[in-house]
Amino acid sequence: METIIEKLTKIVGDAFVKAGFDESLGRVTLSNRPDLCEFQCNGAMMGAKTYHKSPIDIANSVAEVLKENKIFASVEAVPPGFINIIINQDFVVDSINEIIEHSENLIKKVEGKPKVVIDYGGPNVAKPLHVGHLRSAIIGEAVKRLAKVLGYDTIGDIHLGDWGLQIGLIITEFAVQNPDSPYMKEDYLGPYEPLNIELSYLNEIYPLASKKSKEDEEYRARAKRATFDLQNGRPGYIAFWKEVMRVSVSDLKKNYENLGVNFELWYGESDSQKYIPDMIEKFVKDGFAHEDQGALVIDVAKEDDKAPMPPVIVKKTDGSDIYATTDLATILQRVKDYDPEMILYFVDNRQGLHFEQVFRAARKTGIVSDDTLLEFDGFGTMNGKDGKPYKTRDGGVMRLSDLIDTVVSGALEKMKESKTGSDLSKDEQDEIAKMIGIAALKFGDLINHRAKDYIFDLDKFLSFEGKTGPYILYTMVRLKAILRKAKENGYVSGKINKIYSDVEKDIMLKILNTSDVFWQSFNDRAPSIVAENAYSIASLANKFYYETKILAEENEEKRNSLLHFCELMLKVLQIHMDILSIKVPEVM
RNA sequence: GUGCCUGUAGCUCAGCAGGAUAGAGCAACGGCCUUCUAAGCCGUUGGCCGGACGUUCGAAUCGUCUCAGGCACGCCA
Repeated sequence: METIIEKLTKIVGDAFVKAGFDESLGRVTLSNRPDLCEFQCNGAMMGAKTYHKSPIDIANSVAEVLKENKIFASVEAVPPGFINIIINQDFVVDSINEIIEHSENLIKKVEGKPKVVIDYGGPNVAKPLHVGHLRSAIIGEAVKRLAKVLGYDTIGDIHLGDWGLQIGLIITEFAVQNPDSPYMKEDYLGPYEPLNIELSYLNEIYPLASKKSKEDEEYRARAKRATFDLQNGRPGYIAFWKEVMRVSVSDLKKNYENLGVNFELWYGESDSQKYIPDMIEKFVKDGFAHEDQGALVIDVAKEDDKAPMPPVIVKKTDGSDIYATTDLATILQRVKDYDPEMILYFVDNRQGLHFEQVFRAARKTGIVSDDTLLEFDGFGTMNGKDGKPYKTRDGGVMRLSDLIDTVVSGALEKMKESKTGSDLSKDEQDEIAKMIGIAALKFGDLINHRAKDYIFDLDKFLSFEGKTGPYILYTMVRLKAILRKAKENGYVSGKINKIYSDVEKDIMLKILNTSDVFWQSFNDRAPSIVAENAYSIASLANKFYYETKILAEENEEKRNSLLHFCELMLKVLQIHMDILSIKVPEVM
């Protein structure tokens, strides 16, 4: 199966060959001047130097060859050497119908279902999700779904922060507050009575412990010691940690589910623990790791490094593991379990150096072969209007659940204003408001390019107009309404038999270009490209909706063709929304 | 200090495997609801693409320098 761009590139490439030039010059792109043509090829200008001919001469000779092919309605060489192409409408309609009949041909798939592990989310247990967690979760989820659509076997791993100093801090504070708890007794080996801790309690003691450790040297040493003991299997701590995990994970699951984010694996740093001792031993035995200032490190600097590259610490001076250790062991585990073609990390940009170090260490020590791509896909920070990392008015970080509540109640208000869904039950209205609010939130985030910082503007998320999630939902809801009424009237959608308007043609060309857009989006690991494409299709669909009478169309053949076209647009938009993991209501 | 990222319309951002007249959304102004949902559609206003030099037939896009902002730089994750 070939996309339309590929088909045209091949035809134009052949024409270049026939005219006596290199095939590679025949690259065709969508036109950047839709007023002049649909597709363009700039190869003549690129070839001018190698062939010592003027670009327009080359373009002319290629255009002459192309004119013989009847799939083109017009081929024109224009100065300085553009080849402007308009294709035959029948060819567009045929291509569209082929996609309808063989929907698997809409998107070009990768061969062989290669495995991709996607590491995203990365929340710490015992800490509530805040707005900063939004990006990793929904960008990672979108790239994962995109990869799946493109034919990859995808595995999403949340990679919980559940094994570091933060747990030691919680243990320490708990011990301070509950000195007599059997969980905290060193010589007590169990059994343990269930500990009914509340999430709110955990959310309370963590910041407290964190604060204390910064102010109190001794407290910090105690927390480090607790971390070490946990990592070395002290029974009471392990039992306590399991309780913390149970409470924390069930809350995280609920939160992520709300956002439409689903992980295949709920592994954490702790799950790599079983690989760590052997891994470290091997590092030492093979001479990769050595002691430095009391810590065990691996040198990863290279001669051609522009910047100083510090070594990776795999054992701290106190003997406990650090995130580099668990990250390395996690790579080991993933290679062992899945042997993936690539492992992608959707993590805050600020961790770039850390991952560069870890990747180098993984390669150097042979944990991962050159066949597996390790890639750090950093995302930008969510800033407030002042350009600084987003904070609430009182200086704290806004909780994700609060943000969701705000956006959803905004959507509900908007629904009341526009009197939509007033005939529905309260529950149904709430359900729709939730979809709209979350769509606004997710789309508003996803439309921003992954790697860039962006300004978090609550008002923008609440506007629901223009380039927003609700705009796209609204477009789809209107299309659904037409199709629903058509069904009520007993109309059936027929074959798309011709193009009735310019908008239709523009939309069809866009639909035929979907595969290329998706691939570009995946190759850049940038869901914003999918979001942008969804918007531009929706925008055209709204124009079409405004200009075209469908249900009132008296010519049955035309009406049925238009109906089928509505189904197609809806379907293509739905694919986009599925990738972005945004739910679409029936009415709004 | 060194390295990385970012400077495009009043605001928020696309465009950056070089291409023809730099695009959206918001805001402002003006039109369009007896006809499939006006969360919509159409139009107007708005730009020395941070600056300089260079490569090129051609630069927002590539290179060098420079200014401004952000981030990172061994025992937190």
